Amino acid sequence: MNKFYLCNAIAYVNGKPHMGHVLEYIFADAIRRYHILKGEDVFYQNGTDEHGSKIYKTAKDQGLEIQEMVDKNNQTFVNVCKLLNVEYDVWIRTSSDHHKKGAQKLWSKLDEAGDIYKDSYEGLYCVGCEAYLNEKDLVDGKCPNHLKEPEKLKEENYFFKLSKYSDQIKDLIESDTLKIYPEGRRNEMLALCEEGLKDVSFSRPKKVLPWGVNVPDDDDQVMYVWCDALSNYITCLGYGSDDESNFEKYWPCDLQMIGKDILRFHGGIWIGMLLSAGIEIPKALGVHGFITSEGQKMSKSLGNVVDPSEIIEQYGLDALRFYLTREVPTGDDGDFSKERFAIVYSSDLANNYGNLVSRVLAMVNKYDVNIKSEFDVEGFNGVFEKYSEYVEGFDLKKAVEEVLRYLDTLNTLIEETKPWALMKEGNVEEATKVLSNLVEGVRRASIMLWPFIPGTVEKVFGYLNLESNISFADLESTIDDGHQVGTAEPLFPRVEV
RNA sequence: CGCGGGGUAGAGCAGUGGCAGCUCGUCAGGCUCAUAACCUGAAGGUCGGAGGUUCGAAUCCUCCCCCCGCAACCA
Repeated sequence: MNKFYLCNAIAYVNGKPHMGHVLEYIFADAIRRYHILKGEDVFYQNGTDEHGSKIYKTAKDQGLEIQEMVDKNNQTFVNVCKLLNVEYDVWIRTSSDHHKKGAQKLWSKLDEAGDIYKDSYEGLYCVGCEAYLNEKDLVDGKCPNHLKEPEKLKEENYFFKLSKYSDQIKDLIESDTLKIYPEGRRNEMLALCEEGLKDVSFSRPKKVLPWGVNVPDDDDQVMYVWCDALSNYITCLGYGSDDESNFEKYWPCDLQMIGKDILRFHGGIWIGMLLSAGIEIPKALGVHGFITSEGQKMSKSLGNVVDPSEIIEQYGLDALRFYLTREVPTGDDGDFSKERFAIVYSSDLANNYGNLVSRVLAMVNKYDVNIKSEFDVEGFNGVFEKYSEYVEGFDLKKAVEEVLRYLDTLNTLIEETKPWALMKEGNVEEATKVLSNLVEGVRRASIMLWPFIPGTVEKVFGYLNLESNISFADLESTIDDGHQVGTAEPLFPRVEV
């Protein structure tokens, strides 16, 4: 059995989950379910990134113990996954002991490879912020928050020799040993390698960053985000613990899902670290974009922040899952619009899919059709192949569209064959043939839709009186002769807007 | 001269050399199995602008205009 290890970026628990997290979770879950249908041994990681000066600061501002705040926020991410029907196999938290141990093991490997060195870092440090500021953030040379000129501060910390791996990473991407989807992002990463990846600062003095993973054998230094957070993809498999069996079984990762903002870290730093440590690199990176709301960046001040739970309450979970996978280009930015949502819901879900299920099952019941195990594959030819190609090429939107096109052909087929007319003419044989074909078509389309709208498809399988332990292997057979189907309730009822 | 993405029908998008396409919306017709759903047809575009290469350009080249990201220690 093939294994499939799927990762997504871990969420920074400085705030609450937003639509961007939801987007990634749903994409990941759809891909995860697709591979389950393929019959693979799927392992899906998820979790939270819980260190860093921002979290330290937020906790202090809120007057909370750091661990307390982190626990609280972590729970909101766990809850949102549950709400979304996103099922992960492991939930990694970077503040957990076993993660810290793994991160330290990885650090030691890099050190042993001679890729970690000490150097001084010079920056503009604002005492008020307790952090380094960027030159571009300054207003008249002063910190905009504290209206004070930051001090030029020099500190010793560790660096990672990423520059050493620049060419090697470029070769790996060019040869598709490391695939990057979509192509535009691949080009972007190649261009970065072309310019030359630079060494990265890898630690912070404890006095600057007190909340993090200790650097092995140096009591004064704490790991900066790279080794701490990126290592989660292997520590969640037990890397660095007493039991590395999952690491041996599932690594390397088959697909790592990330947002476009962190491409350079995953395509550059992370790969460099793995090369240095002598660990295999991921096979592919899938890069998605951002989601806007009504054409604008979601922000509290604009008041256009979309709360996923409200949408779910109004339209149902699968409608949200469907909207995000069908409407947002998988590798690009997309928009969340209430108007579009209503259109997609009624046109694709209610009218196309939902109504098709209703009319087919209604006729089968009404005309008391004795279903025949035969399927006219014409119309279905090539659909599954294209659908698969799209999912594997990290284009969920096109995959869904492929199924929608197939649903169209089924609706058209009904018009062309007019089963109700056939029954009136007493042509039971032909009507049976057509309706058996339609039931089988609905079954096949539903299988392909399961990764996207699992709850709905399971309902349809219930109406069809079929077991809901679905797999793509079921596409190779047809429904049994004489199979009895049940009746259907509307899958996507009209929603008053 | 920083890097990149984009400008195609009312809206949203596909389309990298060969009669300009899809979805939604609009209009007209058909059907009655179905969630007033479904099917067919029509209207609607000088493919951001200018120039060039070519028998032929949305697609290749040059220049210009407009929008949006990124510019590495915030993740």
